Amino acid sequence: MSLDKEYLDISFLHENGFIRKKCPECGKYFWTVNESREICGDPPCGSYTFIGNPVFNRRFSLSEMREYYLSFFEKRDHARIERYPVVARWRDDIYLTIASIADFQPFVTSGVVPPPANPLTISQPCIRMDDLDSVGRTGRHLTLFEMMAHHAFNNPQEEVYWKSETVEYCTELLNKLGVKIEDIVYKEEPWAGGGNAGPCLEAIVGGLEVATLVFMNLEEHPEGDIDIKGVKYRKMDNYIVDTGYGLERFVWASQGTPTVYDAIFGDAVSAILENSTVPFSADDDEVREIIAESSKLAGVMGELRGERLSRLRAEIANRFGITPEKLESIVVPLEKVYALADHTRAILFMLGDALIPSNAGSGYLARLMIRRSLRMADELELSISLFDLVSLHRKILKEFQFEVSLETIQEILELEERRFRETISKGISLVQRTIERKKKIEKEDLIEFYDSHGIPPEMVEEIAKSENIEIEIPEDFYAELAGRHSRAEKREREKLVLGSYPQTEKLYYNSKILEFPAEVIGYENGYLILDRTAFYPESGGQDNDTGYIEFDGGRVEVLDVLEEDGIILHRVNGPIQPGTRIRGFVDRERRFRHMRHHSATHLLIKALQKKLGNHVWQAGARKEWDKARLDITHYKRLSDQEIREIELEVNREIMADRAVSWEIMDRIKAEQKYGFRLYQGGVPPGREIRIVKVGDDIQACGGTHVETTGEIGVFKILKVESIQDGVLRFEYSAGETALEQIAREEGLLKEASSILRVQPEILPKTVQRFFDEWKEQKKTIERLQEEIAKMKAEMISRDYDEFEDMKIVVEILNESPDMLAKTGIHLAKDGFVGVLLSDYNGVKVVTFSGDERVDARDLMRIAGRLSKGGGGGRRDLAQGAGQIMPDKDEIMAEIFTFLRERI
RNA sequence: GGGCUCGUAGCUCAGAGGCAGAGCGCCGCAUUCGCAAUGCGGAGGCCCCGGGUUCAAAUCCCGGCGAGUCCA
Repeated sequence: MSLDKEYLDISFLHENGFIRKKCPECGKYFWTVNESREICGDPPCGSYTFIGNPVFNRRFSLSEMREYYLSFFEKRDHARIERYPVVARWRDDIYLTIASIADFQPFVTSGVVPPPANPLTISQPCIRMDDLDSVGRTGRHLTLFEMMAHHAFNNPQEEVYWKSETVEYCTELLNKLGVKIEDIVYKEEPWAGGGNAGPCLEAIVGGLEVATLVFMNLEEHPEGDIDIKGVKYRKMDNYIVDTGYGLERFVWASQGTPTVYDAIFGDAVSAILENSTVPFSADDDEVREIIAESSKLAGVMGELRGERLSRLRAEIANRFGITPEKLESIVVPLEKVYALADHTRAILFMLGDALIPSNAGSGYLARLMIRRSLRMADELELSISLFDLVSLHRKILKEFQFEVSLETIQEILELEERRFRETISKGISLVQRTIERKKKIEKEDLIEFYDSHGIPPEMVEEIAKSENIEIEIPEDFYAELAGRHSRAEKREREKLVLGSYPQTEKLYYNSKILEFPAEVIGYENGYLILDRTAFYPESGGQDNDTGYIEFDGGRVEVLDVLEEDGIILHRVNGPIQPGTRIRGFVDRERRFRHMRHHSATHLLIKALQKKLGNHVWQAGARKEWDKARLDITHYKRLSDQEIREIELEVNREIMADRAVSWEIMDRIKAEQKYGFRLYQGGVPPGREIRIVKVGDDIQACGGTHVETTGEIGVFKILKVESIQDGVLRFEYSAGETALEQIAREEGLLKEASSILRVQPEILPKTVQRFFDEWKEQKKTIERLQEEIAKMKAEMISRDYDEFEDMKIVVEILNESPDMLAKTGIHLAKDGFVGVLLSDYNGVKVVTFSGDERVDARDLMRIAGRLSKGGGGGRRDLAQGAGQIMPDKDEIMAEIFTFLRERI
């Protein structure tokens, strides 16, 4: 089955004179009212005609266009929705918001959660980093763009509108903007992404694809009957209008500038040009023409890399009658100017929406953008800072709201720049050292420089050139690199129980219920399932409850509790028949410790946000028996002083004995009221969510909590560490555990000071003194040993045997192997040859030779044979050990035999 | 989330099983009116921590801590 017939029932097209044609170039179908149109007009089957010749009836700025679009749909009964952050915290499958529909996946699209409004319209800033290379180069690629959209969520019970209305809206919008109906082409192009798929029409005007109208009605399924690009899909109950109108492209089309960049952030482009060493202006007529031509041609060519790029360059140079070198001298710097303007805009959104740069996770994407920008700024010899550009974008986009202040963004950027400079200068010296040592750079080196030290091959090439070393960057460099990063498959968790059971009634949110009656409804695999339970399952970082269950005079221990699809599983140490009435007893002490830790965690995150700023987000948490931990996003380490202040702030909230409350709220209402800050601990599924208020903190949370903050008792931070760049881990305890922890540390201090027999107060001073003395004495011992070794050597050297002119000694000393070696060295220096032995934790042997004709290792072989042992070393000194102590004279005899044979 | 690299003198780093090393910096002496430069001499090391292998580990293996980097 294919999607073909899905395009045939769009009544708007039929009623308005659109006819279906097959493009002879690409073989795809498209709809037009213009009977004489032959090809679809979508590049490469056509090229941009709007450059220098705008397709709309007036010029629009970004904010004018956005407002025009949103109010257009508002007037047509769509509710306007605020944008979502560009950091997709509500999803664990993607880091960044890549489309407007991403805001509503997976729960709205799957029907679990109703949409915030239906139908709705939104302009959603999106970041896509897959085409980084093309940004600045093609005239149309952007890392950050706004996807304007209108969405309608239909299901079997309720249809809002579907294909025909969607195409009608699009046509009407374009028409009102001055596009004649005969200039619109709707091209059929099946769409698939993120586990869903459906038919799709692309709206093409003047060769530019300005909108994508997706009719999402399929879901990925192994037994699906529809095949799109090799993946099987089947129909789903919900069907969703998922449109995407490129705001920037609309603005571009309205202005007809050479590139989209000139249209949307011309000020940033000028600012970069004015403050760099690029020797020409983008307003220069010849430059404008070249760029415009380049954009048009790039529009037809798709992705621009390697061979394709050189072909494009050659073609343009040819058209303007200039050399490719001359062309490159214009185009290459301008590409960087455009890319830098784009990147700094994306950085504003990333940092503004609280993405903290890091060496791992989503933060790496921010670091990547910042480093690319810094590199380009260097190449352009930019005299203003990245932050200057970011704040310029902030002015252009003044209608936006960001969580993180410009001051914080500036601090982060300055920190990142410092780190970057450090990496680069370390990298340069590493490359130089390698060249000095090896006199060449191999492919392996290039890969290691980049992969492990962050030095791009181009930079290595430059350094090598200045050292007069020629290197070549292999064609397959990035392929080789990719090969090193093998991908790990995500493994699906195995199901613990197979039967199907109703959702367990959860009694644990009322912390007074620690004893409860219930009925057994299943027992599988050591797991007990009840109709209701007060046992809290491991979830949200809170450890599970334990306790026991009584029935008919019998009793089983509850060892573990977990939740699977709303069913609570109790791992118990004995079976109980389904149908049995039981009574559950939750371990009170354990539960209360968890509750204190959990409520304290909420106070801590609030205190951190107050103290450090709004960029602080929870990045993970765990609440256990004797301690809890919280990971947060923050861009630098904290001082001891700051940590104490935060600890105090939490304790003040505890002493204020504030109320803790919770309510079940409609998720959309809760989001509107409190914003995404609710989801510190992740986004729970479901139409309704549980909102917990602890003091000033408000979060969506499924954990168990104390009733007033005073019950937490006391709060103590035990440790703060950095688990990766941009993420700090706090370890802390609350209530009696906090006291236990404090007592434990006190115990360590007492123990340590009692060993040294001093008061704990002077422990640091005393330890310092002991350490200094220990070092001093170590040195003294070494010096003395050296002297003793010298004396021993002198003593031994008085009594030697002679082989020809060679002085030979064999001696048994009662010394450590170290001393033997030191003595041996002295004897060798004085020209002696021989063997030293010692009975020191077994038989130790040292052989030495101060004579060129004898190798100490040969002597070791002799000694080894006689002592049933072995060893080795250098020509002048060898060390070893054996099991039996040989006779002195025997060794001497063997040495003589050896020498007679050899010399 | 996965991969890779690195922790040795105050700093930058070499050493890759067998005596703990270099350059810069520091201290002293010589030279100088003084500085710089130069020469000579010297101090400075829990070779990140904990286990293991070995006659022998800075070096090899395992675990931890810390730093860096690439990919998704």
